[in-house]
Amino acid sequence: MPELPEVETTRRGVEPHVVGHRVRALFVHEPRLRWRVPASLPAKVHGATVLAAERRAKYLLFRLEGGALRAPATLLVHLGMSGNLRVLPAATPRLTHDHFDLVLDSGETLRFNDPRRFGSLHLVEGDPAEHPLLRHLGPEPLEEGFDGGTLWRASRKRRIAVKQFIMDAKVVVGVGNIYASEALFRAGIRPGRQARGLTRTECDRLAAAIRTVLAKAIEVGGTTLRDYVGVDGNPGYFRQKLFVYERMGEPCRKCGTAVRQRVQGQRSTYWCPACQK
DNA sequence: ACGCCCTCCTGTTGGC
DNA sequence: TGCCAACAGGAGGGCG
Repeated sequence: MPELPEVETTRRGVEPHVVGHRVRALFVHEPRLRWRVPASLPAKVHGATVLAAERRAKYLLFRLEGGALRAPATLLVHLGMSGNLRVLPAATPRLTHDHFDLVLDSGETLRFNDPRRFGSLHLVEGDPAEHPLLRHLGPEPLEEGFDGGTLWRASRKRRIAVKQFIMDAKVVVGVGNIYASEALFRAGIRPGRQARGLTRTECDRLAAAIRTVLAKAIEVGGTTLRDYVGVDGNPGYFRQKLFVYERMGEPCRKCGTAVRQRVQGQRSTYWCPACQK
């Protein structure tokens, strides 16, 4: 499931293949993604040069300039729950659920595959930070300025469970279901506790745990549970380092107590009843 | 402002 | 063995 580490791994993988290259063509094979891709989109990016491959939260931003574009624009790609981007020779035969191809002048294509079609593709003209999908996003956890104080201030009036709180993109971006459970384990905090009940010290520990778990996952190419693969088609290896996620009933890797699981906000949550208070 | 629940979609899994 | 329901999950959107 692409969360921040998987999206960042994808960004780093595609960057050297796309930056500085021109768009030979964009082929949208299946426009019915999370939002319908406008039929007019491919013509707009024709011949444009890719200036940069960036990431904001779980979105990839490809900065474009020139070609058919009147002004600089940004291709916004979201991998949804089951999406991946791969770099392939443009002639590689398509498989089911290959929904679009961004063919470059190098002869390579950036190919999007997404069985569940929860991913998305937008062309944003103007400042992407002002786009409705990005405008209200909270801080990047790996950037300067995100710390315990951020969580402390945001949580004082929040009665929701801390696990759902850290998955709220207005609080902090990029933390999905897997890393929420893992960060809470590392911080020693039970996922069901009310956000406003956290102490300042716990907020400090939690912010540090979020940063650590995301950074460590990026180092090994993210977490592959089912669909996710990086740009080269290889899985991520963080699954082996998960303490609690998808480990219900198995011994906690710190203390041996059986890991517990329950559904919170329609999502599975995992925790160790001994290590987390 | 906040919290809760529904929705989109398809492949996989588990129960009967 | 076969069928079908449940489940997985990112995140916008609607409602109270």
